Amino acid sequence: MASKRATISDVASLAGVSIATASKALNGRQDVRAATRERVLAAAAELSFQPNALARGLISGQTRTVGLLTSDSVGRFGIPVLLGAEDAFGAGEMAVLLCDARGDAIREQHHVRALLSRRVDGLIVVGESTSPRPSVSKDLPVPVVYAYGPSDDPSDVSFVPDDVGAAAMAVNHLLAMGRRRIAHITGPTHYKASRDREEGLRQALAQAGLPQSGQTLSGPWSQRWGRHAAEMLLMAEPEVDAVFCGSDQIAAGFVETARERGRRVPEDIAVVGYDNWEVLSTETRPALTTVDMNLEQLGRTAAQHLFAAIDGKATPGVHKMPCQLVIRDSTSPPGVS
Amino acid sequence: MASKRATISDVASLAGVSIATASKALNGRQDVRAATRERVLAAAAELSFQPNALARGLISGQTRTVGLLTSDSVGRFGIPVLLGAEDAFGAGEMAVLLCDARGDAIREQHHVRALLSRRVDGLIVVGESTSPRPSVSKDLPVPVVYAYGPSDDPSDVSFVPDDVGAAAMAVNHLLAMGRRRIAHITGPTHYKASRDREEGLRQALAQAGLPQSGQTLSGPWSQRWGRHAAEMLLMAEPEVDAVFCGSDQIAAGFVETARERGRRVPEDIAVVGYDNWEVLSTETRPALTTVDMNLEQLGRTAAQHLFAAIDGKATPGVHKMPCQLVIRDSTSPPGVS
DNA sequence: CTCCTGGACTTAAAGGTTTTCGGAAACGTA
DNA sequence: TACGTTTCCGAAAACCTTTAAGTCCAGGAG
Repeated sequence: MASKRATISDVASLAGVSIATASKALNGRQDVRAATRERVLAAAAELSFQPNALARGLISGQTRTVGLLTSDSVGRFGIPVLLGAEDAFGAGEMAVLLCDARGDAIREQHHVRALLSRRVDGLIVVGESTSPRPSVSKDLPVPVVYAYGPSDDPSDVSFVPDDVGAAAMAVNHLLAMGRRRIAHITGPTHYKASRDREEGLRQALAQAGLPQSGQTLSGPWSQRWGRHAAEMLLMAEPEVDAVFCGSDQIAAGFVETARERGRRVPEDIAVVGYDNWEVLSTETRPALTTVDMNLEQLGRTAAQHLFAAIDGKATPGVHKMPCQLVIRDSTSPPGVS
Repeated sequence: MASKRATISDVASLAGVSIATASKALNGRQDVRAATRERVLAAAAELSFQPNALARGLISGQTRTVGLLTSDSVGRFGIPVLLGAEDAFGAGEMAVLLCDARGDAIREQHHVRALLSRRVDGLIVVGESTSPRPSVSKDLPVPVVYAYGPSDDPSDVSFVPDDVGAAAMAVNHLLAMGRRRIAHITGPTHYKASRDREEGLRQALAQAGLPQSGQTLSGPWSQRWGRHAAEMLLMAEPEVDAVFCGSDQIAAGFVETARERGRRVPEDIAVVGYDNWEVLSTETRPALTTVDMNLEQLGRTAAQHLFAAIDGKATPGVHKMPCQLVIRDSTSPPGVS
């Protein structure tokens, strides 16, 4: 360990100037002769001087730090958002203080207080699902932006994936591929994601003037459920020629069972998944056409808007972020391998 | 936004005492009459006073903050470590400053400087693989602990999973289940993880006086490779009665292809995976027996040792953390379903 | 009555940096 | 020489908290 950290006054005395001058030289301000600045910079380098961010923050009132609060244990969806945010922040000189509330409101309040006491410049709250969640707290002295899971207070700023639009896009893709008997297997109905994706399907089918093939099948977000639902669906609606699944896990299960039952994917049945979870979507046979929610991008956008809010220009409301359809082999047009 | 944050002097004047007395009352120190403390506490509550952690840190030299530096984009293995660390820290009053170096040494140095300038009390570096990585920097003024990926400098403190021991444990489990012709499919040989796991296999087989069934098959860490390797193995070594796979992805691919080729798992061939990545290990048919590296526990331990190091008691060296065999259906004894 | 003790509280310094303002030197002009 | 202007630099305040040292007073001992 280095003996003791150099302060600006060490730099100043080594360079033979006052503290004020050293500060000005270091911060690239005017009113310093070039030669003097040179000397100060050399002294700083020699002492490997690092300005104390605490002292600096104490004066400026800005810590260049934001809090990132995750409700659930940084699940499958929190990670990319977090990465995107960290990316946007890290590009500048921001730092991210990470807190995990473990889904506990008490702990969340505790973390908010801790972050505030550290004088963060802003807060990003990333939800565990797209269902609205309680606003983190009224009257916080810093701006707050919600990512993935929106706040239930419309005057807050939230960024969520456009599940309805993405589902419609997926179904329209199936229609464009010539499919007409489209079924839907998805997650539990208490998830807003399930309801939104079903709504997108409904809209797309209505616009095409087609009925849905069979009832929507709801169950857990698991591969096991996908297999089980496949059995049911193939029995009840043997004519089905496409399935829109609410997640890649479900889609992977469906594909597996369909194969076993002798249905060819995509020749007999086209399949679309959701999430673009690559360990599943690229490893099934055939690889899955699926919806990518662009979560990293969403996280970046949330972070950028937090910057804007810190600078005073907030944009309240729930912002729906576009998703993207990743087309792979599970939806090739019939007859084409 | 609240108008202006209350400072301790606001509290003091509202309570009608000096700043020093307010500080003592708030921090639960002696030399304050009970009635006075009462008044101060009431005033603090009324103003919802939050002590400024910056000012506090400036004095004490302790920020109660640690930096968490991930080399790769917080991959599959970084997350649990991160969670465990955050858990251990959050139990107290520590906060975690998250930085992602994106595998870039320059960016890493940049982040280290930024963290140092924020006066973190310590650093945790989590690697992207178990291969040793360059020490983050010599002569840092704060202690550093490496998690998952060890430092190449033995005088640093590192915590890594005991891959050799875990692989031996997995193979011994297969032996205990009566398997005698054990094959090995694993990842690229330039991963230390691959080499360690193969070494564990070798030791267990040597101790049992048995040869390995066929050569070790090395390829990508993917399900696809697992399927491909299965084809090769079943062709070359049709008698094989157990396979130890270097990852759950490989194991999932193996199981799938073995099924298709008419081999029953576990009756004909027992399979052990590695990582306990639940989306795979619990969703294959049958569910996979697999090695869990206890990464959350590893992260917690690393964090606790960082505390110790901050308090002056470091424990240099590479510490191998025990893994755990999670036994599921893919290794039931032959004859038992 | 004086002296001492100890409790309760206040004053002031310290921690590292930024910033405002004033001062001094150098130089040009009348 | 006197004066104004420009250029460069330094003193000191401010940010908020903690803490060592000091003040004041009441009460007990001698």
